[in-house]
Amino acid sequence: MAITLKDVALRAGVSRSAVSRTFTEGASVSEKTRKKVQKAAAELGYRPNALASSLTTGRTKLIGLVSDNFHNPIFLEVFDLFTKGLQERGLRPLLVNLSQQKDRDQALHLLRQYSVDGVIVASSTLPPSFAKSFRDAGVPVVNSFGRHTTSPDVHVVGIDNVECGRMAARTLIERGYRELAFMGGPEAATSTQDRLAGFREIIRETPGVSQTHSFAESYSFDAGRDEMKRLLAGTPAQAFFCGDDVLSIGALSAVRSSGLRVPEDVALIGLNDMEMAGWDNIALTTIHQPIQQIISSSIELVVAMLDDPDRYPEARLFPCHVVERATLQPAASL
Amino acid sequence: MAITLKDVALRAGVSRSAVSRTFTEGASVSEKTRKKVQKAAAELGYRPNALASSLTTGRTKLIGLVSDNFHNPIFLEVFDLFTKGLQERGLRPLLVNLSQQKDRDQALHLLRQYSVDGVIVASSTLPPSFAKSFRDAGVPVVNSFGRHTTSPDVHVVGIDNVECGRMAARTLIERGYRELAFMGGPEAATSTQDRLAGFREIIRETPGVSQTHSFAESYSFDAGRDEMKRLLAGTPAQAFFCGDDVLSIGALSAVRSSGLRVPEDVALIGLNDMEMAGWDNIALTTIHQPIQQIISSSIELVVAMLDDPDRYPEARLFPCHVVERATLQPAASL
DNA sequence: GCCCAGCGTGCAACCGGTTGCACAAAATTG
DNA sequence: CAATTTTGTGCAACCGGTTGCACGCTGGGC
Repeated sequence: MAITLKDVALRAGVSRSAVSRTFTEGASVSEKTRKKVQKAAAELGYRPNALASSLTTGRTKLIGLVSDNFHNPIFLEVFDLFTKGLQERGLRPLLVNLSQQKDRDQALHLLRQYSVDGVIVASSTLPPSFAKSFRDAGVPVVNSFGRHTTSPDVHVVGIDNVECGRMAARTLIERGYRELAFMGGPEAATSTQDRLAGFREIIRETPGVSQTHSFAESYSFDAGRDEMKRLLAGTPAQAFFCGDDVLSIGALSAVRSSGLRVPEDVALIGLNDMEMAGWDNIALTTIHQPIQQIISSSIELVVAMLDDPDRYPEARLFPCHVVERATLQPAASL
Repeated sequence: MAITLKDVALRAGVSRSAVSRTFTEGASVSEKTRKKVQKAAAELGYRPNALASSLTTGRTKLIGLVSDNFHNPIFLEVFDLFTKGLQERGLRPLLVNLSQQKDRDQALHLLRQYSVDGVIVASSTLPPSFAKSFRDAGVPVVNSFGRHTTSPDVHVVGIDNVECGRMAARTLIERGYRELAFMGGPEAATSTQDRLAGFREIIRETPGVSQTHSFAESYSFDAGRDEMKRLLAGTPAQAFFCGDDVLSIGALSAVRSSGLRVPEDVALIGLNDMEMAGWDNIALTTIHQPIQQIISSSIELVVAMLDDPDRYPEARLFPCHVVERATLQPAASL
């Protein structure tokens, strides 16, 4: 059995309270007993049981990290940054993989049973209502990469997807492309809808530019490749805005293996600027999403909510920008 | 405040014990009271506090999932499979990112403070002594993707890296290559050492075949590309066995952008068979590592250890096989 | 109608900590 | 040096559950 308070108290010749206090920040203990206790604790290898103390303090330092996309490599970067950032602040991520619908219904109960101090929903595909259910249950929640609305129910940190859609359209139009297409991620995802909306908005107000759109089944390589294959069987547009980098890379692969050239025959712009987009053999022109900022801001926000759970919900949006690589014709070629 | 046992007991008109027993498998409660309790619990939205019960039962259903590689996309697949598999068994993964040395020293304490029921160390680069420290502290541990030794201190699930090295060498030799090279991951990683050992063993016993080797700094795209660039500045070998797929893909990128052709000028074989290796624009010939089997076996093992923490340590090794794609000359061309 | 087995229940102690409160010891003040 | 404040400590109750034990009740066998 593990070493407990009592063991240390006994060895140090003090009460259990004294031991507890030596291990609590700001509690009143004399230097003398603190030393005694620390000595005894060190000899026994004592560590306070975080779970037991959570019972009285009401704090577990556990943060639920919920995601539903374990097939998009950008999420490895996301997990890396989240886990590092949380760890630095003494918080522990309890990971929840929502691969199935039924997991989704369970997630709230599960995280409540473990009394997590807060939850980060890292997904651009889960509906806002999902994040809201945590808030309704009184669990501090931040929806990272979520939808920005004018009257948010929960804290949202991410980008303005509508604006990204506009940016993509403007960029393609500037380069001289006139037959544009949007190849989105899952149709139901808010990120897909918003990106499409912004994209179409610009095209509608630009004479002489046409637009089509379609959707891939998920944010994954295979879905992107399959969807592009399907499009190539007909008459594809000149230039595509793909809902996401991994989708773009799948599409890129389909275009190249069909014998067409990128960007000469088909041009592509992605969104995210994941590590891989910069790889020499991919060289995807894409819209950079500042995931570092999004994640550190999300963490700051969830930390702030630990002290003030009823903090008024806010949306934090970070600007994106185009990263020029090799899948669009240079502007000069106009 | 959340609903507790007491609230439910009060409402159902029974003792707290009765409520507790209704929610414990196999406890003795009459059908009548169980119904009453369930009704009251449903009305109040009661969920037992998993952490509180862990105090007496000694079980948290928390499993530490420790890794140090958040830059190799294969680990996204690994996390996906682990989280799904653990969730299916009612276990929750507490994720630990060992990006820094100091995290490593803390990890054991941290996971003990949270009384995890077991730990999975998912890494081929952490030293065996790391996993052993958990065992020494009485925490059930499985080292997935770890080194297989003849006298293991802890449970190891993975592949025989030495045999993979042999397999790579045999494959390259069969294809007619004579100037072989090993481009490993971090030199200190046991997986690197073992793969090299097997590789050299076969070459030593095959007359007329030469061998060189070098190491990339980490298992990552950039490290692979940089190392291959360095090699291309000199006189590169005909055929490379790269320590890992992501390394191979980096190397592939360096070869192609230097103007050389794959496999005509430089041939490559990787290891892992990650999703990306099969992408059309990569098409890496590689040795398949059965990660699904490794992970589900790791989970089974950690589950088995919950009941029998002193289970005698075993090594579970799964066979690998070559997956033919486009980075080696076909055997027929001999 | 009596005896005993067995089931179901509640009491109370316990898991490993925290914390309000009362009180003793030490430090400060005049 | 007495009076007063400050500081430190231990007691005991509590957090939200679990569980050994004793006891009451029911039902079956004779």
